[in-house]
Amino acid sequence: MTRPYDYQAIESKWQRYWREHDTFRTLGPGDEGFDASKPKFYVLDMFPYPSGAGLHVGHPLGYIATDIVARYKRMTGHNVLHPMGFDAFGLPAEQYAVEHGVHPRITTEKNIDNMRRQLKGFGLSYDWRRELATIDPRYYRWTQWIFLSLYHSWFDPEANAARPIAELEHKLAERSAEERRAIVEDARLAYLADVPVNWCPALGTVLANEEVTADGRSERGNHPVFKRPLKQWMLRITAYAERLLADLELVDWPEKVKLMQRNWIGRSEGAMVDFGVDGVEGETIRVYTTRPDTLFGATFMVLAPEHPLVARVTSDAQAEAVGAYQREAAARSDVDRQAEVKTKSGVPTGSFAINPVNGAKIPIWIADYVLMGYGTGAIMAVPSGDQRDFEFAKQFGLPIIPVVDPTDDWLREQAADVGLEGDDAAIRAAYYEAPERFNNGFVGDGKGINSKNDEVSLDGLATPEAKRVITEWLNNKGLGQFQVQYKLRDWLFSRQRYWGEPFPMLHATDGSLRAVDPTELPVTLPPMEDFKPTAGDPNDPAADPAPSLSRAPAEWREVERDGERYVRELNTMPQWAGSCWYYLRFIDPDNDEALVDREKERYWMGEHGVDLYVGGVEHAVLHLLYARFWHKVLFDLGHVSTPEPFGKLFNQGYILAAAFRDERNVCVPAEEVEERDGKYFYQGKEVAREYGKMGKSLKNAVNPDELFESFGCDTLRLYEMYMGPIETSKPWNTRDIVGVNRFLQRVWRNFYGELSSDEAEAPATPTLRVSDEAADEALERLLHQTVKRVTDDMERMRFNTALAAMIELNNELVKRETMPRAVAETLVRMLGPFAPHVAEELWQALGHEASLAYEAWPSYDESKLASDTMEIVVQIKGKTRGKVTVAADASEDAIKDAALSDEKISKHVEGKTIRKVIYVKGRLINIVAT
RNA sequence: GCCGGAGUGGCGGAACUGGUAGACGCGCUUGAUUCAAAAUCAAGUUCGCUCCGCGCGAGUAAGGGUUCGAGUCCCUUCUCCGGCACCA
Repeated sequence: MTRPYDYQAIESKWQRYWREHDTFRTLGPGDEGFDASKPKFYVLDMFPYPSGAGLHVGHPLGYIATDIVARYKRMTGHNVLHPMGFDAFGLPAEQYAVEHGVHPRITTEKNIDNMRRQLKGFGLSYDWRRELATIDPRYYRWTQWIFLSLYHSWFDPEANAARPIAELEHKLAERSAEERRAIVEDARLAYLADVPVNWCPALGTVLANEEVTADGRSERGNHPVFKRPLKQWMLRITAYAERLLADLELVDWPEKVKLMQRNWIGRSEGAMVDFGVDGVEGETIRVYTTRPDTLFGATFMVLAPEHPLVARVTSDAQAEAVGAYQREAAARSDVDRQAEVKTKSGVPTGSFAINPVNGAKIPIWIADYVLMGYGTGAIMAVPSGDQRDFEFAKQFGLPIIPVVDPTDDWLREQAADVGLEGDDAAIRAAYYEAPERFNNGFVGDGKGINSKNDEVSLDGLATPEAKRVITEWLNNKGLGQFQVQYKLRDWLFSRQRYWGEPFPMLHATDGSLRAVDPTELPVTLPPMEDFKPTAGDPNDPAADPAPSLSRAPAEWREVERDGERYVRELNTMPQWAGSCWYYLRFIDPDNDEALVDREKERYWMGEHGVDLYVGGVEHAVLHLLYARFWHKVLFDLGHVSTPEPFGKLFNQGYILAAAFRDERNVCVPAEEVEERDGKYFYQGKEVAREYGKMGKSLKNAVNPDELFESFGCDTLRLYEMYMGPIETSKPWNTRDIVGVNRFLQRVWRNFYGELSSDEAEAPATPTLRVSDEAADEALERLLHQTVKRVTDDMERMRFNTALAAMIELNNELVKRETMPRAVAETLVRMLGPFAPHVAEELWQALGHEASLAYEAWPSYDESKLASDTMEIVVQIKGKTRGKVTVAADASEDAIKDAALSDEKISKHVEGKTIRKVIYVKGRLINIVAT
């Protein structure tokens, strides 16, 4: 009797079974029946943002991979924590709600429902009881609680760690109340500051840099965006720069991501140097440089236009020009400034600085190529040693003094570039005499020249040595000191939007701040009919921002505490806030006493935190850096037990798909494009094909629902894993799905036999083609080899090759009348993590009552991998000329003899002398004969 | 510009530490089954030459090197993808 592979019935049956039996409920410390003796494994997906469009086949790639890992780890005796939730605050949800005229809570919850339904369709083994959403007040209560912890902490440089602010207050007990307050407010990890932000009056909100287009307009709506200082909440992530950098050593992450974080943190070593100002007694301008060895070549100084000393040092004659330049610079966005890197602009202030190493009077300029936000906002300009300074000097005719001797190669290259001829000596002389004739400054390392005063000489010293010598000299003279600098800036943490976590902060009428008491959390979002940001005059950069919450009901905005009247903070937190700590909440999602129970946290975070964290590289810097920062603060304050949250990170690749553009370069729906003779047509017109990340913008998304319909979810899971390694991006090709579907069909037929057309109508009690006989030696060997291959691939997360191995085993079984039971059971166990529905069905058919989910992963026997003969490849001088079959224990000499007595081999060796024989054990023998 | 990563059949991709290049799948070709088709099964499928003996030669972006032996290691060049971009 036969039985067809009815994937739809099987899949809904087992999804119901898992739900009804709570198969994937995860027990932890404190739960009844929890087995603490088993090792833990915490495998986590980056939780999704529930968009209105739903899932396409590109989204679940990582989820399928982690599901396979989770299921595999359960079968290898681990307690597995594998949860899922939703990151649901933020601009897209708010914007979607505005467009549809519905409250974001309603649209967001609808989107979550839809996405949960789609995710469940993939048969993912999440413990859905732990589901969380960042918009849930029971969740964001603790997001606010962490914010309060940040606010109530300071970074103690001596301990290199966060400490409760009370400790600092205690330390400062002897200072005056006023002083103490100033120091404390300046030290908090969360603080208010006036910072330049992207202010979009039309949208009534500040925007993140990613939300501003290249021409300085808002991505949504194309409105003007202005740089404007606004009072904003900031988080002092810079205090953690060194630890965020150093602790990258502790984690098993892709090098690429570590590198991106290192670059973002941007550590550099150099020196702070104080320059005097000519004619102004006691005034100094401090600069940061990574090349103190080039100090003798500093021929001018540049201040950022916003530098506080600009007004002080500007001469009357230059006041007008300087003021105009400052206004111009202020009006330009960062993007504008960057777009004009090619040409330098700037104006002299009319005053001069004194170079501390040689007393030279050098002009002070202001120019926007110097950024206020980095270093001290002022630089010493060494045109001979810095490309930007070189270009600026050439443009404004400022002197260039070589202070590092360039190499001959560099000089020749530069000379050729400007058409200068002559021998090396002549070129060098020309460079010394007039470096401005060249196109570039020499920015490399070399021996110092023109660099000495009465006390110190760098001439002849190699760059690293010269840096050391001059820094020491500056230090001794009190003119400067060694300094480490970071590119990382503090984190701008407030938005003028509605759909985010409210800050648990109150403003008193005198301007002072009061934190909401933790027992009063959460501060819930007020219900509001009109939650839209207030639009101002789009072209008026001075329009005041009015956060949505400024229109909240007065009873929400205004509060009284201890007889004092306060107004709530009206900004909300950015979207990143909720995702900074959700991995902790999954451990203990229902806890109303703490963000996470300590014992549970210690068990599930273990030594290395989350054991496997899978998501896209697009979060390489922001989310992962922010989350690490919060985690370190929580670690310092004793709330978590590991220094790093994510022990192992894995980036899945993108699924690409063909996209098509018409002659206007507009994308057309890919599914309506027809192919004819290798050309592509949309509505009769030829369109051009390209490949890109699957999604809305390229109109090339493939909806999984139809594929469930025609192949089933097990097939879809298999296909996504079989396409290639999960970490690489690869093109989707619906045509190829039949391959893995055929595989599942063949597995099925190996159990239930061939389906002939007339029998299809009459599926009585099916019989299995499973025998109780032992496998023959060859099959036994193949089985053990397959288990080894698949097991190794599971550990490496190479699911494509794991499947290939199973396909090979199954193809061998196709040739046989019946399957030995041991082989059938092993195959089903291995298939379980990949195609769980069909595997459960077959497992049941084999007579098992319990779910396959917690069955043991098959093991292999090392001694059964090899046969008693082996095939040795014979090479002559590295070229394969044949192979010989010998006993598995044959000696090298025996193999050599066997090879040489082979007819084909002896023909090649005839008349030659054997110089050397290389034997690679069990693989090949290479005979070198000439 | 700087810093990463990658280039293997018609296509997706195998080849863990240098050891038979192209596993597995798609597609394609031929055959079996069928009235026919689908499905299934079997055989074949890197390219060239071929006295058709899978015999010879070439071949992993291009060129060079190390080695008995290189897709894998080293140097040069090209192409593509990603990140950063006046960070002093």
